[in-house]
Amino acid sequence: MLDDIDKDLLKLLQNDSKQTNKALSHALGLSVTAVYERIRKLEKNGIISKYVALIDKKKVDKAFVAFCHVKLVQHSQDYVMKFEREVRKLDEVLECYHISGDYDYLLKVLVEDMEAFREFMVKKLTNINHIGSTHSMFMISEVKHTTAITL
Amino acid sequence: MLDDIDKDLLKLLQNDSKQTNKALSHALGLSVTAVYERIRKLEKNGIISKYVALIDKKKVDKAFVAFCHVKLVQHSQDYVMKFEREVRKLDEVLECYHISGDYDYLLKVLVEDMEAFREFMVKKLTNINHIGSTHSMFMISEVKHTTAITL
DNA sequence: TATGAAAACCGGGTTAG
DNA sequence: CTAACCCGGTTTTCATA
Repeated sequence: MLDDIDKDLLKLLQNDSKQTNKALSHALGLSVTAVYERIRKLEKNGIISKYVALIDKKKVDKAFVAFCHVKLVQHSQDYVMKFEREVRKLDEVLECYHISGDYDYLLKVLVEDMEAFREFMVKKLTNINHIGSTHSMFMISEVKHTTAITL
Repeated sequence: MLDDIDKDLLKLLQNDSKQTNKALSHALGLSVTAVYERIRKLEKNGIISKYVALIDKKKVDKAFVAFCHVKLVQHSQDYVMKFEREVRKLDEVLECYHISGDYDYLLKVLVEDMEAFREFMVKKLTNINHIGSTHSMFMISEVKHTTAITL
């Protein structure tokens, strides 16, 4: 489905989506039209899902990252769906995964500082019903963070 | 530093960076030039760090997500720096955080399937010296995943 | 507000599997 | 035959001073 040129193209676009087709065509050794059509195809079949601006969390005072394990008291369809619906609404939660292991969910939470995290836990997260227990870990430093998938 | 218009602008760009300045100006009730200059400023002072294409991991057969806790045998400057340097090189590791708690690091690993994860653990991760123990959890489903920080 | 660049799109011609 | 590419050209749109 994806040939080597597509993979190179995706690598370039995952690192900088503001490059012109001309620059891409040069980097890939293709014509501008060919690049244009490959991108269009990648967009159409949903391989490229969106184009976004990434912002530096330190610059906007949202550098406190917490990882929060959550266990539900019960795993009925109702409780699970309600929890997932509510958690999706929380702006502080950037990521939420249903995972294997001792806990049911792993959340990545982004806030200003520990005080804001406390507020988040008390007023928002544990306000969702049916949460049995939670366990939080805090980021000391970010060693690596990329959105680029290597193909 | 950021006024409400900047925040609205960043929200729009974090969701779709391919919008034209004209569309943004319309959404914000500003002139095209004003939008243009605000964006330029946000780029220049590093609040917008980059523009990227996001790709659908399911469409490229990289839908197996593992979270991997890692503990080092020892925490000397040397060992820590070496581990962090090595882990940054691993394509499968999208994110790596030094965290508080029982383990030292939390890694988000993206591979094709469980077999590829096994390969990754045996041939790559545990090949880094000084790793004491690891504990892995696997994603069952992705409830939420966004790159957009709410301001 | 003006201009130069680039994207978007099209038809047609070419090659390769 | 089909797919991918290239070329040239038009129109529209945008970034930018």
